[in-house]
Amino acid sequence: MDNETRTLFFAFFNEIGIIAQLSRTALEARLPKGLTLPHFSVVNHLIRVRNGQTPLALARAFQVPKTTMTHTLNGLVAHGFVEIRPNPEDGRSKTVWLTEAGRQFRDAAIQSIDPDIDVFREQYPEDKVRELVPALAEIRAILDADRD
Amino acid sequence: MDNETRTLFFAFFNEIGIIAQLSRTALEARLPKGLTLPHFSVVNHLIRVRNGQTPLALARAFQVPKTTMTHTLNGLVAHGFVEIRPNPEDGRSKTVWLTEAGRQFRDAAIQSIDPDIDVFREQYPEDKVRELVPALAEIRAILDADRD
DNA sequence: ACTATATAGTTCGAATTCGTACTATTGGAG
DNA sequence: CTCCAATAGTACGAATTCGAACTATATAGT
Repeated sequence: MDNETRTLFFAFFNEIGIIAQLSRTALEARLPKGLTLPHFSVVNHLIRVRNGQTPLALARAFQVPKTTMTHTLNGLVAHGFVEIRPNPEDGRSKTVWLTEAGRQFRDAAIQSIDPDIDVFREQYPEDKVRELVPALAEIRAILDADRD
Repeated sequence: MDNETRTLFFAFFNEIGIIAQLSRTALEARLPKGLTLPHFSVVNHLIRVRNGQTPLALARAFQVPKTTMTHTLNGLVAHGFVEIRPNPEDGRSKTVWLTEAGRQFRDAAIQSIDPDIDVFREQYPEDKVRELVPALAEIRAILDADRD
């Protein structure tokens, strides 16, 4: 492979990795102590996508092993942000439901993150972000499909 | 804040996070067992940027706590990929030097990753990646500068 | 209906990450 | 020169991540 090409792709994924790390750290700095990005992400997902999903569906949505999702859900249950109920359609399975405290946690988190987004928006135009998203989504879809 | 704006930025950083996770997993699948992205990144950095850096300089380059870098370097030393020597300019400090085995590890890793890049390149044009890198680099620089 | 296989979730142990506290060394103020 | 604050690195412990093995339930083949 052309070395310039290799360098290009390394640079691309390297920038992606650094942005992911910086944005994750910035978000977690706003969350109550002991709560992490996965905690927020799951609660946010239950609101945005669908409440009452199974743990396995959540694990797939976030592309983490199901053992990791078990651990994350345990933390959310300990904080009273979700309830785990049996799955009436499958005795092996469970369902995950937001509590009122979970909704409040999510709303408060978003409120506390908004200022950071504003700061970023002042330095980088929203429209350029809007242009980037479809390309990133396409790349994400390709990598996701190649995963097998 | 406008909810559409908030959703846009969440989507952007969400795509970034997923791509980072997928690409990291894909790379680590090619590395010898027990070696991770940080191991490869440090060795690669010593070759691309400069050999003989201090652990603290490496920790800053990758934006991880110095304890994390200590752990990563211990792993590299255990594999014989780097040597740690005293820093002649500062008795508190050390320097990190690649070994021949470290160079071979890096070369082999790049060789083994090339096919994955090729597969991706067949599905997503290299030129579009080339266009994305400057925007991502700018965003990374902004987030990095805001970190204080 | 019976058996074999597949699936959902948990338990356990190992590796990574990182904050706190500590040691050793440096460098500047008096 | 003597202190003392700052810095480089490590030790330790807690939390996260994840693979392997396990239990319980569901489903397909006969």
